[in-house]
Amino acid sequence: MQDKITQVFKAIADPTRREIFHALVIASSALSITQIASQFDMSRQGVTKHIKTLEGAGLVSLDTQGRERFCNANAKPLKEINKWMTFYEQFWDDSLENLGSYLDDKTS
Amino acid sequence: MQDKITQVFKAIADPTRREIFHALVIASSALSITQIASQFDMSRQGVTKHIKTLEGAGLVSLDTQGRERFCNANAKPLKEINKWMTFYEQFWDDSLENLGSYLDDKTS
DNA sequence: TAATTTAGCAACCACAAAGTTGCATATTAA
DNA sequence: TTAATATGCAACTTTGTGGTTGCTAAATTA
Repeated sequence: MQDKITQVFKAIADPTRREIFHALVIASSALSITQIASQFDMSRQGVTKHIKTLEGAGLVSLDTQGRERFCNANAKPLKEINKWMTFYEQFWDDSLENLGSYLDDKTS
Repeated sequence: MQDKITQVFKAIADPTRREIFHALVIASSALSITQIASQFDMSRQGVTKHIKTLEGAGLVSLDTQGRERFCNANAKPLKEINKWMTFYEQFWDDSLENLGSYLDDKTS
């Protein structure tokens, strides 16, 4: 479908998914779909859909045990976003820095 | 509508908007809507919509001069995303670190 | 074996989003 | 003043998204 970083961006762009992801990260052990759904005001299938999106982005891994599927958070894909942002860090303290460095280059 | 960080996340979650944003960041001066549109295989109105989304997220500021509207990139809102991610940095080198630190707490 | 629990799949709904075209309007240039 | 340029606004289409309900199937418990 779309490229990897876009999948990660879209996955965390939804507030509900950020909440689910956060719940999984701070959980002391893997949570089943039903366990997650019980923490949110949403149907189990709604949670399943979000989990699928998170899984597609690599932010959640599934582990089937019997009839249950346990979800684990995996923060690694966030590294890609961090990497994407490093380029823009140089600009975020001064919105005119791009022009500034451009002029610097011309005068040096 | 939605909270600020969600707006920023959604704004940069779209590949086309990331491209537009990047073009504005590296531009040596502000670009008009038409100038931006000429760089993309998209109608001017399509670009206008994206610019509005970026503006809503604070990633672009507009400066009207005569009949033209010049766009400037502003990377500052990305700081919020960076801040959001700092919490998860501790987990992204080992997906089991959450469990690990949990166990550490219990045994110390 | 029968009942319960966990979950997937499919269909559906409402709305948002990405993009288009057409038209009106204001500014600038000829 | 007429023509050209830059833009906004509105309407529309298509596709994606967040969420639901209903049903089926597999695994567990009684």
